[in-house]
Amino acid sequence: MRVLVVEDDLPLRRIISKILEEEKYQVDQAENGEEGYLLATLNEYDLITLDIMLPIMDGYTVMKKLRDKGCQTPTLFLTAKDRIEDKVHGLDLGADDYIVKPFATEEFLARVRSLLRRAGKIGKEGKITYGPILLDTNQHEGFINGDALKLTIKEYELLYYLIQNKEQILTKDQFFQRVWGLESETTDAIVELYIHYLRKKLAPFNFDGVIRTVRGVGYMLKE
Amino acid sequence: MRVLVVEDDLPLRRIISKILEEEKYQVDQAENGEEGYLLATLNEYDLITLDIMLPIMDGYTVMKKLRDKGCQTPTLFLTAKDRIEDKVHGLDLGADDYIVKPFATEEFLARVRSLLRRAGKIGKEGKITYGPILLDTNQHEGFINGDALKLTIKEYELLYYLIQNKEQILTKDQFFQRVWGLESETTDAIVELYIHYLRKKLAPFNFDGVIRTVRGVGYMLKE
DNA sequence: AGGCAATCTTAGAATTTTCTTAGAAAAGCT
DNA sequence: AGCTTTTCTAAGAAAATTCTAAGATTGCCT
Repeated sequence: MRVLVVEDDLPLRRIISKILEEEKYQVDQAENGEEGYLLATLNEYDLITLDIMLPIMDGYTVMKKLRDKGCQTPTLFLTAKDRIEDKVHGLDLGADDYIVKPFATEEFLARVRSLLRRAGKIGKEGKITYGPILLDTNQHEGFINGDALKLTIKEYELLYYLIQNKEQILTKDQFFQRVWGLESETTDAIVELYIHYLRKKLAPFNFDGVIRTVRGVGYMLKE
Repeated sequence: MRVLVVEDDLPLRRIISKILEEEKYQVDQAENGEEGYLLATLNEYDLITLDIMLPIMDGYTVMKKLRDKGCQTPTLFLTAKDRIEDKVHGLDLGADDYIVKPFATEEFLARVRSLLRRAGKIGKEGKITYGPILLDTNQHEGFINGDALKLTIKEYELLYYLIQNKEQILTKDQFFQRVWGLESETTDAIVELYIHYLRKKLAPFNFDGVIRTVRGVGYMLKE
């Protein structure tokens, strides 16, 4: 699950990112409206948290420009206590929500989850499957017929991405960008290794074959 | 599917190429109008993305010269500002679509797909067929009655090109330029070999006959 | 029919891509 | 701090693809 955090205040941005990362969200950060807008157009996020007071371009403008472009990413606005009154009520509360700074961690996370659920990004039960493979998004764990696969975070995310795009080829680079992110020091050769790890954990159930190699292109989940 | 990206701004050119490559398009890049024009005349592309502001020769001129030569390749114009006169001018010259920078990845890809679809280069669901032969662009695989042909990339692209131009003769040189590209070290004799490989994979289904040799000219898909 | 050129076929060499292994580095936990 | 788990680096093995080369076959022309 990818989140973009647009916030100019460095300590707060770090805290928010940390909170989200601890919840296993993959976080990108922007420190002003323009950067936020750029990142949001270049990448596809599941959620954006957007400060309203921002240098260069304020949160409302970023939002408006994104919506004009057809971007429907659910957005959580952050606003200072003394400024709630103005435009907040004009928001489309179906796709958006707002939270007043300072806020409690749990409230923040609850709103994030709620937005994601409303947008259909996570199911109520938080489970996705492919054949007998089941991923529980709450536990961050995978199962086959009830047996836990004991996946690490990276393995889990790789498998998640595979299931999300079942029966479609994903390139190594796509995996890399999605699971490791652009700032990573590593090369996308790491993907091969993790595909290998995944197959190894699927092998005892005779399911290592579902991850197919498409030579010269990438990998896919099939049959 | 071959795309030519003509764009002088290096980061943007890289981003566009990357986006396209992730979608399994084969991308060539040109950094100015002259280079773009040259590449477009030397190779046969399925699509050109053409920046308007370019060094040496601007996008309009490139476009005009190509159309004058009879080149009908669908072209997507990129323009920095939403200036209506740009749009009108471009469309006058035969541009097929036009997108304003900066743009969202998905919008860009949607336009690319839509152009290719309009030009009949891809079917709606990413599948093209000839008789019982089916190519699935999502899987990069060919099928006959549901049986996979296990094509390599080169074989797939050759067959793809054949189906795209079914019942029309293509010269070895056309295959060579299209599948191997200009930078290739090989000679176009390699085409014979790959036609052979393809026939071999089609033979079990009694379909090796559909690839006909037209002596002294080339090959075609027929009956 | 014979000869010539184009095409087909085969085999294996060269290259590229992917897999596997092992261990080092980093991060997390108690 | 010390132990455990996870992540990453590196390099060689294995596998698949791509290409070279050469001889066989086919069709066309005189």
